[in-house]
Amino acid sequence: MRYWLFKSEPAAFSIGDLARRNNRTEHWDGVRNFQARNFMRDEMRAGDLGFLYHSSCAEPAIVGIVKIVRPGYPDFTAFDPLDAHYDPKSTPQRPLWYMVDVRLEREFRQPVTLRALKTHPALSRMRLLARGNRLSVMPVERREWDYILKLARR
DNA sequence: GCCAACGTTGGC
DNA sequence: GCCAACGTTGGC
Repeated sequence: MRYWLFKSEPAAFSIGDLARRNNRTEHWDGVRNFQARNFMRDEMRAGDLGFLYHSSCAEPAIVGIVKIVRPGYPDFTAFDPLDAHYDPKSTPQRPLWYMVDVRLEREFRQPVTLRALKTHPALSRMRLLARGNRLSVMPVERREWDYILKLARR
């Protein structure tokens, strides 16, 4: 089992939105970055867990956990000319972009803020904290995952 | 294949 | 709103 981190801008889609869907499955669509795509298409497995991270907001933070319930498959929003993430280079015959399905597993009572993450030497090598990192989907090391869970429980 | 211009991300 | 750090695009 592997661990991941999914970024979303809460103004567009937040953990509250996810919670209101009543434990229904959600498509993690709209990812248009090759490295992030490769993680979803090639490496995620059903049952893997991911942190949900709120970015571009007042207090960027890890706010909860999602479970991957369906591994990578073609992101059909890329086929729709009316969709904001439409990409004519991707077709059903030759899909370029992929998504996974996730389900909300847990919402932290106390989000683990970016500010807090930065204060822990144990997390100093976290990919999320790497200089210039802008990936919207990335792996999390097991050691980091466990450590952050402890922070969330405090 | 190089690289300048441009667009995007995301913290601050 | 600013700007650093990328990724992408396209002319050559």
